[in-house]
Amino acid sequence: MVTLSEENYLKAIYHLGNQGDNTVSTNAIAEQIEAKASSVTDMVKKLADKQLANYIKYQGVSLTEEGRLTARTVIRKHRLWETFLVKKLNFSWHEVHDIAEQLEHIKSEKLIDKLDDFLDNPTHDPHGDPIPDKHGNYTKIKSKSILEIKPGNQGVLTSVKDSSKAFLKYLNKNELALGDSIKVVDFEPFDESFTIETKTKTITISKNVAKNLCLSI
Amino acid sequence: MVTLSEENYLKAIYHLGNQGDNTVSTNAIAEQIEAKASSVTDMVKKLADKQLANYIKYQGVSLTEEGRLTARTVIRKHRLWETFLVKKLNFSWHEVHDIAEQLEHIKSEKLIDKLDDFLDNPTHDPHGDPIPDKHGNYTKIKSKSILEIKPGNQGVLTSVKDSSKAFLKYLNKNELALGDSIKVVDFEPFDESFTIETKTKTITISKNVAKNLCLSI
DNA sequence: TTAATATTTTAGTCTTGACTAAAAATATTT
DNA sequence: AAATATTTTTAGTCAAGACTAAAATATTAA
Repeated sequence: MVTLSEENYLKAIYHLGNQGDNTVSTNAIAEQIEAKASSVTDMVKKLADKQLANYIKYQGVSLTEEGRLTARTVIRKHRLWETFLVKKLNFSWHEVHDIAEQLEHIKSEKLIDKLDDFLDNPTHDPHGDPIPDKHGNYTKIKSKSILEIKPGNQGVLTSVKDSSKAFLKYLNKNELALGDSIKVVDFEPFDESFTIETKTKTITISKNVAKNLCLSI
Repeated sequence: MVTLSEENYLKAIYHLGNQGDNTVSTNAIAEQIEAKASSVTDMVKKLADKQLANYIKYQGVSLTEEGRLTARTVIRKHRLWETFLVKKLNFSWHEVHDIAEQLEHIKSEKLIDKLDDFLDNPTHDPHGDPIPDKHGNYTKIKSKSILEIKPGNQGVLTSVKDSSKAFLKYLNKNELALGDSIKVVDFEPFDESFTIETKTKTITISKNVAKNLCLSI
């Protein structure tokens, strides 16, 4: 049995290791999970004992095949619950993270499969992130950050890299939503800002915002 | 902040004390919660410290006004989630208890109010038990166990006293469901069995089953 | 009303998951 | 290559919530 805390560590290692196959440092995990490095060392040993992680002292951590699958299952649950909260309960997308953070630990495979069906087997959550299927597989929409897109090109806003409340609120305020068609019209080298055009308006965004908006190409 | 474990104790005391106003013994709580009496003593002291329970050594426990409201909130969440699982995810009623037991501890008032609306503010859960509103108020349907009903009378099956998996499966097998119109046609003193008639059939039930079926009157 | 039995509490232990402070290993400078 | 800085681990604590065994109180029976 995997505990709630172990699930959170698996998720952190998965995300930091960019699918869990890269090696991740104790300190990086500590920062992500908001714990002290010494606590991370303890937990990582436990994960290694349970065959969920590969761990060599002073060398960092990566996930085993089993650890990766467990992480994906937690992520699947998180994203399905987020979808439920937004689509069925009418939460706005910046409100759902903390609640999904709790719901993702509910233990029942049947529940999550039924929820999946109830939501019509969505492939992406409200932030545009892919939802793994019950075997842990998913397909990522190919997308590029606006930073990497030359003026004159356009695409559909498919995901955001930053899912913090602050950023999602900023998007709401500026009426930017997933699915919006966006054209990059100008780049200003002086302050590295971009001017983008949607169906309804033209706005200027900072480099930091551009970095976090991904358009399908 | 009330912990998950504290919530479970409050619920147990509430149910055993028949709304938490009666005094409940340490042993009774221990049995209900499947813990040892000594663990119960520890926890009950903590609840008293937090003003959630009244506790006098060797004299038993009852809930304070605040404890009672907290218990009702947990029960509200439990029953709303059960309703969700049955009505929206198509679980059958004997499968939902264990999952609702986990979901009832999710912390978000907004979530539960939105869920309530999503389900069209149900007043009773799939077992016929009343769902408290957000202030902890509810109205119980007046009902009597079949044991207390004289042959010749009839009513609608509104709740069951036993919510165990085994009993709910028995009801499914015998095609008895909440809302069914039932007439008590005969009582056999020899083995204290009852014969009851539904729209579709006539069956004989044991005293033990009769005790757990409640008809509105 | 005392003796026997049952219930409840206390005292001390264990596990989980966190922490601090100090020690050890690795990295980076000079 | 030595000195310094950074990262990581170890060792020892702590709180929550459970447990066992023993002591204290209540209840029942003789």
